[in-house]
Amino acid sequence: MSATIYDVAREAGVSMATVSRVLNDTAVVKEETKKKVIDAIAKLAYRPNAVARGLASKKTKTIGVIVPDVSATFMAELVRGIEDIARMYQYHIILSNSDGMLQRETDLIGTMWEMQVDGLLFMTAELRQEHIDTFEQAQLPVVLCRTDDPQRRIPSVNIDNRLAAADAVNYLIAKGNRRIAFVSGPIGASALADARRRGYVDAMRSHGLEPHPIVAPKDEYEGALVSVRSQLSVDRPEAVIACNDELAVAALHACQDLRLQVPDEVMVMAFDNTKITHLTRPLLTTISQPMYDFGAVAMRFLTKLLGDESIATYTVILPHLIEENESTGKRFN
Amino acid sequence: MSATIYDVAREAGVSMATVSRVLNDTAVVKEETKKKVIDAIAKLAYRPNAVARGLASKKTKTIGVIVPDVSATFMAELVRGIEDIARMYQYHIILSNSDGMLQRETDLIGTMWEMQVDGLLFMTAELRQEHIDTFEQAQLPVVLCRTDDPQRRIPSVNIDNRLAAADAVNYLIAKGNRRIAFVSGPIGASALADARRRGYVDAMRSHGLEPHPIVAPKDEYEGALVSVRSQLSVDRPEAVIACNDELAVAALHACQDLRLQVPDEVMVMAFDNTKITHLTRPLLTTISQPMYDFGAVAMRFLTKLLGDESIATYTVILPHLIEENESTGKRFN
DNA sequence: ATGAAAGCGCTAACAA
DNA sequence: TTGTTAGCGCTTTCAT
Repeated sequence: MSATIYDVAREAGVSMATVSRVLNDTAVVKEETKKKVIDAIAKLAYRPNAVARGLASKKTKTIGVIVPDVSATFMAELVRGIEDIARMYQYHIILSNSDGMLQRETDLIGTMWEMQVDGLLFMTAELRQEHIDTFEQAQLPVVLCRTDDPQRRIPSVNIDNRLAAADAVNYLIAKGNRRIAFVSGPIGASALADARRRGYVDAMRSHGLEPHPIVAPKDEYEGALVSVRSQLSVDRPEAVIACNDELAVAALHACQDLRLQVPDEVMVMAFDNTKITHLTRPLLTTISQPMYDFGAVAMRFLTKLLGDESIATYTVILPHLIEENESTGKRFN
Repeated sequence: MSATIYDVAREAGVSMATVSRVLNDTAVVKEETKKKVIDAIAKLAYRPNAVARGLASKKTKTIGVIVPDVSATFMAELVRGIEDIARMYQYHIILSNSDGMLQRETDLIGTMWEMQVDGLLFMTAELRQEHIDTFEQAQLPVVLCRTDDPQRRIPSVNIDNRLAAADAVNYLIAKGNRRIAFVSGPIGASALADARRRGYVDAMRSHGLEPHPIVAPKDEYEGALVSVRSQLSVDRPEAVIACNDELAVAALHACQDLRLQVPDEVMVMAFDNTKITHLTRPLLTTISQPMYDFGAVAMRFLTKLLGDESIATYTVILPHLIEENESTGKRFN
């Protein structure tokens, strides 16, 4: 059996309260007694029991992280960002995957409460009223991460996806393109994808151009490859914007399968800037999303909420960036 | 404030002990009183406090997961495997990144103890005596995941990396190759990479062939691209095996940069089978590692350890597989 | 089948 | 500056 605070107190010849004080630096302790305590701790190799501490103090120094799926490339980077900042503030993270299923999400919020997490970082494709209700019921501080709350009820960290898509359109127009297509998964499947598609459509229209949406049957490589390939053979655009990196690789390969030169004949632009954009030939130009920062900033945000530091805004918009690369090189302009 | 077990007891007109009994199904309770308790729980929307439960029972139903870096693609899949099985057995996971730094690893094992995790899943590039000592000191059940203990002191789940590398060599020889190179990061940086390199060297020698190791300055794309490119222009092999998928993409691109046809002039073989092997042209043949299974099997193993189920062996070797694809198509044979 | 009561290892008033 | 004493919300003997 391991040593308790009581053992340390006895060993040091003081009361457990004093030990607790030096442990938490919660009151001034005479230098001399402090030393005795520290020696006793070292001698017994004492380590405080975080569970007991959590019960007594009602703070567990853990935060719950609910993601659709860590194994999605960018989610892992995001989680890494969370964990780095969490460690910096002495928090631990309890990680759970929801697979984007509403039932599982609300269940998880409940069990996170049971675990007495101090706060919650929540990611989902589309925030629903059920989520909000469950947050309320659990009475937990929550920060949304790469997830929008259109009504701004819950603090969130995200980029402006509509603006980002519009920027992509403007960038390609400046490069001399007019027929610009946009590949995405099914409509309505994800608020994020919808925002990007809307940004694209609006930007096209505002330039007096006709939008060319290409809708893949599913939000992944294979389906997109087929969709883009068949679309391209019917009606060839000068450029393609993909709703995410995986779809962009599909678009790129579709072009290559049809022996279309990228970027000379068709430019391809990706969205997110995960590692895979660096693993294609030609290298993909992308709208870069700060994955790591989503996590890091959201976690920092949460520490502020928990430490009653003042916060300026409840909706943090992170900057996006166009990472220019080979797949949109030269032409016109 | 939220309801406690005491509130439920009062509401149901029974003692808290009885409530605890129906909660944990730890003793027979009369059907009638059971119903009263269940109604009270529902009425008060009661949820047990896991921290209090953990303190009283000395079981927290949480397990610690220490990985070098979740944001490495295959680590995320592995963590997903862990979490799925953990959920199945009602465990939660506390995730931490060590960046492979020994000091941080041992610190983390310590804090995991403080958190009173029921067990530990540990991943590292090379198991050291310091790790073993810290495990012992923490008195925690540990399962190594994608990590070998050559002396078999700690339970582990892995593939046979030497054998896998040898299989790759044999496969390529059967395809008609004799000059086969092997790209990896610096020697001695990772036990895993070393095992694969050794498997390669031994297999080559056993066929009376000269090994052609190519050592990249770092275990990542850029360096490997340069190393392979310069090597290929000096001394062209018929095939290249890469120590992991990222290096394989580098090797592939090195060939393409030098206008060498893959697979006709040079075959390329990858190792691990992460998503990126599906995103290249030509598609890469890989030695497939069961990433998800590493996590899932290790977690299941741990539940057995914790639930005193009997276990057959302490060293689980998972099967690897050759996923044949375009980058090693045709030739000879 | 149920209840009473003693902890689990700590924090946090309140005293001294 | 230090010690005493209640809890925190639950599990778990031990009685009944």
